[in-house]
Amino acid sequence: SHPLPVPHQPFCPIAPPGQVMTDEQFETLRRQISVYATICQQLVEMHKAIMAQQGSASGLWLGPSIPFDPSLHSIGHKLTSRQRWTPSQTQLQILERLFEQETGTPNKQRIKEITIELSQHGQISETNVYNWFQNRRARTKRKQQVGTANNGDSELDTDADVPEEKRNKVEGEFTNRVLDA
Amino acid sequence: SHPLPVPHQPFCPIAPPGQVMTDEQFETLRRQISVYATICQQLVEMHKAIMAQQGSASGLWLGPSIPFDPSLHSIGHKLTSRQRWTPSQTQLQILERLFEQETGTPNKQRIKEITIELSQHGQISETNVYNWFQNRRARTKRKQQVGTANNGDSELDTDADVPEEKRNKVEGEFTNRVLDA
DNA sequence: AATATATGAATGAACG
DNA sequence: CGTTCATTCATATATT
Repeated sequence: SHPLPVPHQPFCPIAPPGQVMTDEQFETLRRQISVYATICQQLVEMHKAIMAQQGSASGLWLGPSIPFDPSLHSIGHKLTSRQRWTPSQTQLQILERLFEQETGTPNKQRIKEITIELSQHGQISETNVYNWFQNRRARTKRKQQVGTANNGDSELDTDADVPEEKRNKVEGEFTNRVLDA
Repeated sequence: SHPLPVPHQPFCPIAPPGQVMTDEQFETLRRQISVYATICQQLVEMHKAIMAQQGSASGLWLGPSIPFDPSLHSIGHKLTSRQRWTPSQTQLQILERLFEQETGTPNKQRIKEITIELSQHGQISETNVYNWFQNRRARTKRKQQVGTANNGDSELDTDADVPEEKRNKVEGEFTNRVLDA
């Protein structure tokens, strides 16, 4: 991925002055900025590398010949990060309890109910609840797998694991399944 | 030696998600984004210049662009992982565009065509295309459902939705590391 | 600070 | 098609 193609694409759905932005618009904006931040970082790194290897070769290019507005320093990547939901102690307890009781992932309606109940103990959304159950289940399962079949192979990934014999069906399904003509 | 002071300071007066921005905050935001745009441009220009002058000097460092083409994304890195398809930036753009145009899920023939076109921008199969449309549609739909039957509690969507612009994350593995430097 | 881990969220693929 | 699973990404937190 060529880092240089600066996305000078037009801004996203941004609300006209005088109006409010939706959360979605805000999120889009945030990501847009994030992209710029990333590109800048990459370019800077690249530049450093070049300068380093170029070293004392040429006395040119010392320092930035491009004037930078001091105001730049006020930008940050705080904006590029969004805080994620964190269950409160109480919520977590309830969730854990439900996880044992419920059989499988709660359906939509159940999620709604749970969300309502949990919302009395802190900020929460249906999505949060849904994700929590999904993750909880997936990770429980994975841990069990790992417990039985162990390979002396540990990468850097924290929770990634190699399923190895799982992916048996790949192509072909598609054709048979839907597009068969 | 450190030519570009990329700011990493906390961001400013931005309204917390769920709240509205004032015109002033909006202005500030826009100004800051514009700054990023400028920085990117300058960096790109600087990089080009360096490459140009260095290119004639030493035969090394050819290519101002470290092989980072979007289409090649996710292929050569960890050979052991990366089992599932991931659309390249280009592919994603095309898909999004098609999603708006096409009415409903493309039929078999259409899928074939699309696949062929997209294959020029990276590894892809008909199954991938099919799945993508299915998911895209399903998630869009669900989002709308939730959006209407919602009593303003918080944004909720069960299986996640994607504001499309979302995939704006710049491709490249060192992105994350760099961002933290 | 740098690295490791826990975990919320995103998303390709599969299932009924 | 609507749901659910499996995997990966990204960030908050913990540890050294």
